[in-house]
Amino acid sequence: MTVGLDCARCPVRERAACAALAPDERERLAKLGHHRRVARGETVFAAGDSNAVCATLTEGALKIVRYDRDGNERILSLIHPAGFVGEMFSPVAHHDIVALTESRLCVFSRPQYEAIVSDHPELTAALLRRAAEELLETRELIDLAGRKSAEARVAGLILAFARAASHSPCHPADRFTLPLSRGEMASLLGLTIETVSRQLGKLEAKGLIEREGARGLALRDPRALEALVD
Amino acid sequence: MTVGLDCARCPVRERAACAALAPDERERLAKLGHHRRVARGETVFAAGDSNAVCATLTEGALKIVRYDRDGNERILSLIHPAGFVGEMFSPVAHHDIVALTESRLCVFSRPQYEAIVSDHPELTAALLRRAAEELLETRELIDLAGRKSAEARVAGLILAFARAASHSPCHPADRFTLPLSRGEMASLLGLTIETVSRQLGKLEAKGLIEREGARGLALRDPRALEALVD
DNA sequence: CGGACGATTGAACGTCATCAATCGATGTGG
DNA sequence: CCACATCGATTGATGACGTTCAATCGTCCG
Repeated sequence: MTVGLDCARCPVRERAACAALAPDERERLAKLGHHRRVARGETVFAAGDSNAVCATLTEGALKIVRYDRDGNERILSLIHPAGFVGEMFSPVAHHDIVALTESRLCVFSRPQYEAIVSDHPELTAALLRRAAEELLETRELIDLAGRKSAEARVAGLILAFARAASHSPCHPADRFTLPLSRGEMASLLGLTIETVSRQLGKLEAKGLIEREGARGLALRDPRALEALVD
Repeated sequence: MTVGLDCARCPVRERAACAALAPDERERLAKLGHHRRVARGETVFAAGDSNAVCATLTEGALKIVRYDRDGNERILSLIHPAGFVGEMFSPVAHHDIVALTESRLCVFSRPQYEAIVSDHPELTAALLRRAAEELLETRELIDLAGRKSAEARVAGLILAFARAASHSPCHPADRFTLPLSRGEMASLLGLTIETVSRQLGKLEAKGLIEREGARGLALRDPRALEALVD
């Protein structure tokens, strides 16, 4: 399902890379792209594809994944709204990109996008900025997944989600829904589903969190959680 | 120890980001920077620094690290020659950058470097390309450190080093010296020193590798190693 | 209501971390 | 030149922690 672009109503029009463009130039870009809606679980781009497209995520969330030979998926990164996906310097895509929830993207053909980029240094700079942020986040993930105890990993992931859910930059949300299934959390942290489930149970028993169904979560003692992360 | 720059003798003059500049513009940039030599183990930039500099690595190797409250270091990334370090979009540095071996860098003040960047879109594009490569490498690391068995992680790391040591792109070197200590390998893989040591011993007992002193390594059966990685 | 899927819980096992001793290489001082 | 200190690497013994296998529960949809 694809339709034309309407930047005026775009929820990330101020934060995405294209915000760097002047309005008339953004119009020119918009004419080249189209909107695409993807369902939860749908593969947006696949590894091995000729990699002729790139996109900005406007709503929802994506995961960048790799599958080992047994078919187990390993999550390499999460993409949030305003994030940019597509390997601009690689002839074929290295990884699969899958929708975590129902999502919307602005999709562009790569050659056309590159043409605009090379005409507009401010867009290049915006993409560089996005890449730098992405790099920092990915290193955070390495740090998180490298903690020794399962408890520290799960606590850290909960806090990361709480911060992402809160729109105020510093204070974490005290009540939110987990964007990931247990299996996805396990894949992100290098644990098993069972261990994640057990650690959540333990944190709840300690009174640090409260589970509300499978996806809902409330923070009861954020400071104690932080202390667990190290 | 710092001296002026001499791009004509720079070993990475064709691959580093500054290669994107025209010769006369590169001269202008060179006048603003200086060369710095750092010893093994020396901290090049420290987390919390006001982050007023950035640099291109010309020789040697660096690690980007974070320390937990017990003082244990966690390696977040490795930097190879032609790599660029410095967070251009952050007022203070997030991570420490430490020399793995004796290294040489071209150091620039960030405001001056940014001025050149904003004048030269081709330099911005080169930095974007570097960031994209860095991102791919970091995701490789996540994948590697996320494997379930210690054996798969160590085997994967050995192969990664063998590929990096070989200048021919596809075939791994069959004999090289490890750029990391046991402790650094452990930190990279989320294991302990002892486990890394034991896994190396086991791989040697299986006839897949041969150790030559603490740092030397010869691949006896690369294909069997690949099979272990999954 | 029944089926499917994700989440939870339990029990047993195995792997890796931990603690500790030894080895080996390197470098310094007597 | 050798004794000794130092640091990294190796090896061993032990136990904790997370995985694995399996059963059950709960929720969502047909």
